[in-house]
Amino acid sequence: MTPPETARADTAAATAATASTRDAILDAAERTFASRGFTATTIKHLAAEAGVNTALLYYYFADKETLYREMLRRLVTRFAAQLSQQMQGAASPEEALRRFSAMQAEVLIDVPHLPTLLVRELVDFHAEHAEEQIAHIAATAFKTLCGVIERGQREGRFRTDLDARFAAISVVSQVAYMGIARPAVGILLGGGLGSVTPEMMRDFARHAADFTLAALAAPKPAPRKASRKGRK
Amino acid sequence: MTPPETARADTAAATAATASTRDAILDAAERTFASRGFTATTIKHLAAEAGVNTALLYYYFADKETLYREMLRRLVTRFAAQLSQQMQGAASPEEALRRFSAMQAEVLIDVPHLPTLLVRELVDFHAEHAEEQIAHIAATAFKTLCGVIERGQREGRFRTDLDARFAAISVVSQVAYMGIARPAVGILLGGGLGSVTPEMMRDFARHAADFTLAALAAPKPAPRKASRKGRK
DNA sequence: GTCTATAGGTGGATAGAC
DNA sequence: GTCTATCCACCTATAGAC
Repeated sequence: MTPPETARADTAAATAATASTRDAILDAAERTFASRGFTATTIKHLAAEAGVNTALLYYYFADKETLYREMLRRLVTRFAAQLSQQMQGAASPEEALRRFSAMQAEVLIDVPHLPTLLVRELVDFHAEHAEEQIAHIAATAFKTLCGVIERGQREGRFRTDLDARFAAISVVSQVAYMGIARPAVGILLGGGLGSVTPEMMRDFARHAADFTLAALAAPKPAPRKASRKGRK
Repeated sequence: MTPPETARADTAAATAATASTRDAILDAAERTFASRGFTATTIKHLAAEAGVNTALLYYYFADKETLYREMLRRLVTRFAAQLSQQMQGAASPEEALRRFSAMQAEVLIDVPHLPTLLVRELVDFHAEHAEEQIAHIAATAFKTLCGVIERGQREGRFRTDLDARFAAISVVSQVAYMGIARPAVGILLGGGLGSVTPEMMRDFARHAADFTLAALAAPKPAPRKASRKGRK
């Protein structure tokens, strides 16, 4: 018999005052759905991880899927907020892009289950549960990112023969891919499954920024010799 | 008891016509595991999709996980073979990289469940079931890709201040991310969940090649004094 | 090789005591 | 608000007929 041990709520991240049972359940759900996936996660797993009784989950949430949705909604909302703010204070488009990649890496390190949950939502539900929040991100952070690139293009610092929105996806993709395919990348780099350290994530994020800025940099005026590739 | 176990009979002949029952089951497993995931896929789903009886699966495979592993093994082996060959005939490093991105897109279009299965393996099993095959890809296709970049660097066509292996990951990541995050990218680009068409995938792959080549291109010699552009 | 039937186990969800 | 006890559907895997 397991003794009461009321809501010990030793949530790993104990963000703030996650005193409430409801939050403890959502925190547990984040970790458990991330590591096991929606179907493989049972109500009993969630209850055990949250330190509460299984029946209690049904007091706070209608059913398993509702609980999942609320967890995801909370997560993506938090993420979107964090994304938007960081690019603001940058002096130049270059600086803004560097900040963006660096921040991507920090988020991946701080909330390692974030990419897992988002990827699971993509494959399990085709992002249907997150459509609204992704649309919000598109309207804020992604739009800002595109704006940064377009500004660089208008100011003559970035080349104009790349589509700004596709370029923005190229920017996002690099560190995001590293976060998703981390075990595979570890093998590709010769270190094995678990070899990608946080420090390596940061290194790669710096590389990604270098790569991006090299790609976007306006070609030197070039001494009129003309380039064979059609420009402009 | 363990049946025949003629595991290698399908290497070359798995093209189209599902000759044997065993192959039909593996084909069904590819589709079903991709769309539902490992846990949510039941033996009955697999049997129904393959058009056979549930008990028959246990005649050909020891259990559900063995079936899954064999399906994944077959898939990744096929994929690795396809990857390796395509870069060979390229005249220049630039051409090789263009071919690589284009081929990534074609694979994603031809085998749409491939990224899904690989991503599921990543999140569900941390790529443990695919370690061997990924190591093989690392030793062949990825090594070739790195070699192409290094060759361009040695020949003075590519800049040398980018790490070749990180650059190779930047190359891979762009189209791969598009394949994984397809619904989300659709939303980001303003079209909605299902808006990314095969044609758009090809467009993006061309963009990714442009982006990559712009990033890698050696900066113009520049009148020696050069601007030591401010890098923190 | 392929099927029917079923054993044995687990999961989501509810009723109701406290 | 939190727990005990439980129902029923469904799932994996096996036994054994044909």
